Amino acid sequence: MGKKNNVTFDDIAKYTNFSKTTISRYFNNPDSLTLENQEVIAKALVDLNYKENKVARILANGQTEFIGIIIPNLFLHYYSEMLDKILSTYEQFGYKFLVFIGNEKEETERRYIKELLAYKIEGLIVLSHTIPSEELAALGLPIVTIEREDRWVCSVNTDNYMGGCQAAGLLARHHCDILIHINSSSARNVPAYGRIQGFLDICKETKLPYELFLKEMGNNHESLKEHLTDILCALEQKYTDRKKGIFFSNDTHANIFLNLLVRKYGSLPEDYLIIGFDNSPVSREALIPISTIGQQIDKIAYEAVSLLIEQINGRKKRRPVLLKEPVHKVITPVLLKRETTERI
Amino acid sequence: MGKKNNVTFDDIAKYTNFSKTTISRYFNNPDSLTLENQEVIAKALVDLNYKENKVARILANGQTEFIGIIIPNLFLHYYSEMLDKILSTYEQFGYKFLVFIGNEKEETERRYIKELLAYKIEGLIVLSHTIPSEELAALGLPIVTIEREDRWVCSVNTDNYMGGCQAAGLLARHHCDILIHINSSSARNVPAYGRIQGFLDICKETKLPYELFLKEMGNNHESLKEHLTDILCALEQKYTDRKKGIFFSNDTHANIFLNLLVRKYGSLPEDYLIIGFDNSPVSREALIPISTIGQQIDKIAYEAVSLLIEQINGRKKRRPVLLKEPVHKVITPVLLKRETTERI
DNA sequence: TTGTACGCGTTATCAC
DNA sequence: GTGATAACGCGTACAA
Repeated sequence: MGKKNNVTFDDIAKYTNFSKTTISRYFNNPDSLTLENQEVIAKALVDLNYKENKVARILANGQTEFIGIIIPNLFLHYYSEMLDKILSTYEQFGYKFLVFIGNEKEETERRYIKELLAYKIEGLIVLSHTIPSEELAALGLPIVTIEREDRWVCSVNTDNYMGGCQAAGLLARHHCDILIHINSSSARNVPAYGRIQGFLDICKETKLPYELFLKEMGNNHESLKEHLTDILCALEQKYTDRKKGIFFSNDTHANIFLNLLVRKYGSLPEDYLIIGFDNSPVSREALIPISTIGQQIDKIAYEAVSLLIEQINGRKKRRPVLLKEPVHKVITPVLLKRETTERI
Repeated sequence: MGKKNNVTFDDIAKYTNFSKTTISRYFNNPDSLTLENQEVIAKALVDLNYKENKVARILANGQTEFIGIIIPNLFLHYYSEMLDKILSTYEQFGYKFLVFIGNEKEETERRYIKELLAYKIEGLIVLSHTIPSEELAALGLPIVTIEREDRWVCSVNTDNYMGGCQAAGLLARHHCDILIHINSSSARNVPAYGRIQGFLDICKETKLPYELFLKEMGNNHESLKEHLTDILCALEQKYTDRKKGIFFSNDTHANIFLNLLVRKYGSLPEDYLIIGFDNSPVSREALIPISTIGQQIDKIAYEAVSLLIEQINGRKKRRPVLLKEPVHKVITPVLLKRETTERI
């Protein structure tokens, strides 16, 4: 769009002796032209080397086909795989994505949202945790969140409760003497909290003793290793010779813990069973492949975009359809049994 | 942009008894107004709850501030971290990013580029390998590639040659008897080929015997494991009791190989030294932390965006500045010594 | 089936 | 320092 070196509908119109309107119709409603004339225009497009300009179209009809995304980071595999799957829905839906890395900074994310609104996004997908859903809802545009507090907006989440049940259930079926869950002290209103509840309910149902380790362990490898070393020490003392089934809130933690054990004992001791969460690459690539609860990230991504587009389409009708109540979709997790629970 | 529920410059103009032009100036050249009037307008913006519309601005001045990105996937950590760092440059440059996952499908990627052009991106960053740089150059817009064939376009790459030297050099300094490099059979015109050359040159310089394993090993864990098992067998037979220094083309391969060794011997045998490439999380989280050559992804991303914006700005001048020759920037890799080469 | 005329919300060019 | 007016390129009633 530098100067005026662009071929426009006007140019094509003059070239073909049609009007601008007819050219426009060629793109948006070709059937309303005769086949003959369609070919004439098609040829003109080639002759003049026309390149479409969606910016002008947006200004005229208000449809950007933009969806905004606020994601905390792409460092964690969970997020990058989710973004991968979300972006890939372009093939089915045609919506383009404007992506911002939030880094969990509230004010920064507000700025990003403002920028997204300036570009007239038609909907917003939020994966970061900072901005309350009430504030998001007040933006007055279609919104879907993924795995975060979602009281006032539509969302797609893994069935974390079921995940917790699956993990604890597997450990229980293997006749562990004590079930342990290691997690961060997550707030009760985020979906991930369900993992803890599922774990607890199974423990109570099976009447097995259990212990929770809930604390913030930081995000870097060093800090994680330290905290997990402490926990290992505690477990060794407290539950000597008892069969310990440990459910970690993610595979990275499970892997670090596994490595601590292997470095101490040369292998995974018989009295330890380990299961992680996420089915991230590390769970497969670990020295001993780690059992895990897999989130169906492709499904989550697809459902999130679908749900968003439903809302977008609802508003486009003559009599706009607004949801009275936010819709919350839930995706079933998948139990993956690997060596850390199924010894050979 | 649904109907006409948007406050526009016209509304503000009427409200403040200024003209549209003055309102526009308030945003683009505030100093040309009296402080007093600036405040009047500022207040009006709040009163009317004005929200800016960058789509209209784009149509008027042609500056989208969009940069397109074609990236093969976000499954490999290298790509997701790179995308993270690229997107994060928004804070410094203000450019927004439209991201497409190419999946290395040539025709698909051409479609994506067409779509990006329709949205009037000002520049394009390409990480995928399918479309020849000659074709990219012919698009006639600023382009920067990262770690791919870049004969006809600007690029930013890691100094792969130096990386190969560093890796082989480290193994040589540890008095390995035989240096081995395991890589895919990459084309000679991609930057990664430099790793092989660097490795070879050091081998020749130090007059150490060496062997190259260059073959396609696939991308899934199973297939990789199979191929690496074969290679391990071959090495065990051929170089029994000799100190083997092995340089892998990435950390994932190094980690799988390491795990094969540990599962066979219970630990990493004395006669094996291992070094990977990329400094990806797995290199730190491996059972035995893996020495590796780290790419400075943040620098690469920053330089790529900078280089792109330089080109963009060059074209905006009255007398547009076009590069006669593509600029190729090179970023130094960093040698990270860990346990797989530095035994305790 | 095709054309006319105007609107979308901002910026650019002059003029004052 | 401020204003009137014409772009920017496309969509869409409404008319023919």
